[in-house]
Amino acid sequence: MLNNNNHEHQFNIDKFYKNYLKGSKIFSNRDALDSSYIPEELPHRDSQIRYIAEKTACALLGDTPPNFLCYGMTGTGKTATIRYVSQKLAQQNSEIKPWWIYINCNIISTPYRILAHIYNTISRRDKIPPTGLPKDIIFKKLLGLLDLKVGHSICFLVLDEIDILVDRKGGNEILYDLTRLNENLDNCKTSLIGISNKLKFRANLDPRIISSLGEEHIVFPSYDANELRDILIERAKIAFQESVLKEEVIPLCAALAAKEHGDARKALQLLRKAGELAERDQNKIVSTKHVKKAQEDLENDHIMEYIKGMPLQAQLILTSIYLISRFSPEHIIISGDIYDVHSEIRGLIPGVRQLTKRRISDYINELSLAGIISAEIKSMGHYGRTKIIKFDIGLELLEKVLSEIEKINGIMNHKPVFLQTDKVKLKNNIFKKLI
DNA sequence: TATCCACAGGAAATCAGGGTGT
DNA sequence: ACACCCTGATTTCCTGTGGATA
Repeated sequence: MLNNNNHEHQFNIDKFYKNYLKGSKIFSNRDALDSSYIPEELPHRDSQIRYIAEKTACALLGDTPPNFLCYGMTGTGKTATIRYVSQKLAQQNSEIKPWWIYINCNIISTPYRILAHIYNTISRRDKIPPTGLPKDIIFKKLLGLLDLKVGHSICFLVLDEIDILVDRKGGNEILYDLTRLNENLDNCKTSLIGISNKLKFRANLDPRIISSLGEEHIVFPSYDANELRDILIERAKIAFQESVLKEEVIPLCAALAAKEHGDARKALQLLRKAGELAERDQNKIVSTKHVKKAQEDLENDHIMEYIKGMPLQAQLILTSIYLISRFSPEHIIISGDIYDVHSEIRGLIPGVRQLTKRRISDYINELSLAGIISAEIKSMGHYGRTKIIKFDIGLELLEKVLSEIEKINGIMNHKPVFLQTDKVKLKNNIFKKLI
């Protein structure tokens, strides 16, 4: 992110490009810090690599590998390990070259799209359109294609973030269909590999699926600080120029990420961001100062990105909450008021429709789940039950993001009429005593 | 102690918008 | 043109509920 400091001299674009073309003094290959990068070695994942290799090896001989699940928190190397093993498997000198189809259920999130994605990755020519066809037709087409194209080989279907799929409607059905693919195939065989962040997601799983998918599983434990350090050292060798990292930089990144359940992705992001900050400041060395700054920035970046990516209605709910916290007599934020303020301000923006209380309740939950606000249900006796809402992020940050959203910028200072009614003032006074 | 408010939140239905093949 | 498909957002309908008040 660029800083928009007005006091700075004018941006010298020629100089910028000149410098840019000289190449980075910090990085040599910053992609190595990307979480999608697959390194030569995966430190501290031996037993997992071995497990997966053992499960999948029979594909080389044309046998059907068992379905299995991988559990572990974010950034424990689940995806990387699978990619790593699949890469190695492909390099083996075997008649049979298995297919690997990778599906992130968070992005390819509906039954239709999963089937279509599988079909389209295999088929070079006729693609299935992004929408329009009945599912069972696609399913039949897919069966035909698998037998034809994959032939007597094996097709691995890797379902990343499978827990999200299960929670959605239709998720169980599509999983069940996928587990039953083999029964309808003559030549080729398929194998499912599920990846989940939640250990107990099997609770929502259809029992029929558990029997074929959930019996075998492997857990990816979180990394501790030492392990993270090893990972970072390996990557840093590739990513950075010689001796640009101060000695304490990597241990600090590792320690910070270890605090967050040992998230390797986070550790890599920290290191990368620290490098970028050093680069931007024209420093030749990355120091702990940059790491600390990186941590702040990273957090804020995530929140900003998240809020900017929310649907407009969700942004308006957030704005409503902001306006209440700013203008309500006692600064008490409750769900009922959010509804009324939202009704008021949505009228200020063309094309935004009125929402029900039910819907707004859902949005409040989403914001709370995202860690932007926290909401506590409280009973006020005769004044009913409501949620008391507080912000979990800094107000400055919030103001900054909201004002950067074009449609919302204009209403940032709108003092809601609703909040000035006697009814609200009275209620606020009573609530103040109750809390 | 019964009452009753102002919501919470589950389930199912509906709507609109993107498509299809015939 | 027509009948039908899938999806995501939202509405409708609904039952549940903690605790201050009468």
